[in-house]
Amino acid sequence: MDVLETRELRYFLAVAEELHFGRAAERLGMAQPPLSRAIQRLERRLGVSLLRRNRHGVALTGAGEMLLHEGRAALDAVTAAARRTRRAGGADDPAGPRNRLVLAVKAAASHELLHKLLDAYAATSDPAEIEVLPSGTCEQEEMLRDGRADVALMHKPFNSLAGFDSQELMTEGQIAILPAGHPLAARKTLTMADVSDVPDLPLARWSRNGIYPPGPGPEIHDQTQLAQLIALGRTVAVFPDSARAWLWAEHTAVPLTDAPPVVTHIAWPAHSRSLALAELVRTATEL
Amino acid sequence: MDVLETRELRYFLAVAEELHFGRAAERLGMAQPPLSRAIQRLERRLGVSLLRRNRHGVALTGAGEMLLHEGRAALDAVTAAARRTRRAGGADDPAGPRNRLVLAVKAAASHELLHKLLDAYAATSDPAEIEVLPSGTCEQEEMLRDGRADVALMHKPFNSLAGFDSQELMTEGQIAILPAGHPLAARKTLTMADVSDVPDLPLARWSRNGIYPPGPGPEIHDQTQLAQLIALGRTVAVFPDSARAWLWAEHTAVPLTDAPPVVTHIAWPAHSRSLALAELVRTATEL
DNA sequence: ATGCGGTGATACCCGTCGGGTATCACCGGG
DNA sequence: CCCGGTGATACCCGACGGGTATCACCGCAT
Repeated sequence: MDVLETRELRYFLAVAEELHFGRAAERLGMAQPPLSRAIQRLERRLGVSLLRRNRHGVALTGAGEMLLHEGRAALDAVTAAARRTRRAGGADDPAGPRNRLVLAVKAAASHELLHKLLDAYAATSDPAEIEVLPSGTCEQEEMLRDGRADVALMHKPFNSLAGFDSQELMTEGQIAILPAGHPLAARKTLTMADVSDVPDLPLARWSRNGIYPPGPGPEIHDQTQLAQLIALGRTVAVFPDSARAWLWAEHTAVPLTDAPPVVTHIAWPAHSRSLALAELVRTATEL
Repeated sequence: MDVLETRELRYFLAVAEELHFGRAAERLGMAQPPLSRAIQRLERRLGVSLLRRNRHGVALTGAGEMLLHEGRAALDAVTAAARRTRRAGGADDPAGPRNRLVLAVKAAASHELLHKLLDAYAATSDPAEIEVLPSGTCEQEEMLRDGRADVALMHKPFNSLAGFDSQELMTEGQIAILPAGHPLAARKTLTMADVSDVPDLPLARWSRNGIYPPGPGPEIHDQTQLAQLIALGRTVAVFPDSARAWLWAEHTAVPLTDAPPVVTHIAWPAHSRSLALAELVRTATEL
């Protein structure tokens, strides 16, 4: 029934993403003909056509679209299984399952919360070793899904918690971070409209998986770089309250009245069954 | 990095479940030696030992335990991808993605709700074809996970919603279903203690994936059979309110004051992106 | 002690299939 | 009309998945 090998999945995903057999084959480190045959065989075995071969490139059929989405999730699950198994390999002595947990956190947020969490957890009895894995913007979901991480601190509404179990940890408002000298910095509060409408201070744009949203503001991929640009009076940024921790003297933080509150969750794959993870979550909720 | 083929996963899961190479090989329809080699190769490739070979059978190592759990989920995801792709195959014309949704429902519950839902959905514009898939006790989760179903009606607290997106639809109390002539049937209300303590009416035990919980009551796998045994004065059962719909004349329903309320949800895999599904969910929440 | 049944591992063989190279068939554009 | 670029086909080879026969090991019963 499930005659679908992960190699075939990898091949199909490459083709479906490139929409080009040659480039896909190159990306896979193989020649184009075997790739074509593999896809054909896959289509024959599934009994559906996945690609519509036109002159000039390839298009996905409905079934292909489906396999693209479902296959990505499936392949993530497989690589997660392999990764987690490998990681569990060190603890071979059955006496003490010396667990290690990988915790993914967005680099630019939650210093305090993270600190408190790690300290509190380290103080529990028989804590596992926690490896903190800094992750880019909104990359935590992917890391949980493909097994690079076991648990993550995520921020609603920026992260989607779909498919994960999670516990709410903290809610905070958002602030605008402005150059200290700017007229708006004198205000007690601001609205989103206030900060998105300033011609001389276009909102910074964060990279999300290497792609930047459209807009006039500078492209940012690094918090220090952002801080600098703000200090230079070139841009303004919106951050959760806890960002006050890393403000410079040249920065001014002004609360935003109508920005959506940011809720920090601790999240993990729904099927996890690790004792160490449960203990970490328990610790986190009791902070 | 993810050198882990689904064939190997199937092989390992068979061995890990049987804890016996011979039986596992038989179950897989192959000979034992190639199975042994495949597992060895898998262990070498992952760089961890998965099984501890003792005289008399086999035991799982920590890594093996991990691969058993994660691998099950991964294999489910793969078969789900294959199944959903196959199912999406019929709708090849790009004009109208003639979607079909498979809805898993526990056979013995929610007649009314299901009816209303199907009627309301059929009345929407351009409804997809809905295939209703009766599922055994608590089998819906599995069916969503391995792609046999796209969406399910699930009942908290019997089903776990972990890993799915869901919407609450309805909450109901529970009732005890008793033989009409029994002394307890005259009471206005009952407690769980009342019905679990009656020596002449042991609580029925439902099969859950072919396994029955321990206890003195009769083993039930069919609602008609249960109804008959109650009518004969041999057992008592606890059901959600909506079960009143199928009571016999020889049955009496008595509300339970302290039974946990049953919440019916509509649930679907968190990564689903189907328009038809979204529309069905919208319809359901507006009932 | 010794042979027996039952475990998983090894040795060897074969057919299939995954992959490579060379080439074809098709089509749009200069 | 030919050229560049697409994916498909033809053919070949080596690797590997799978089968049979057998071994090595161990507990147990005689």
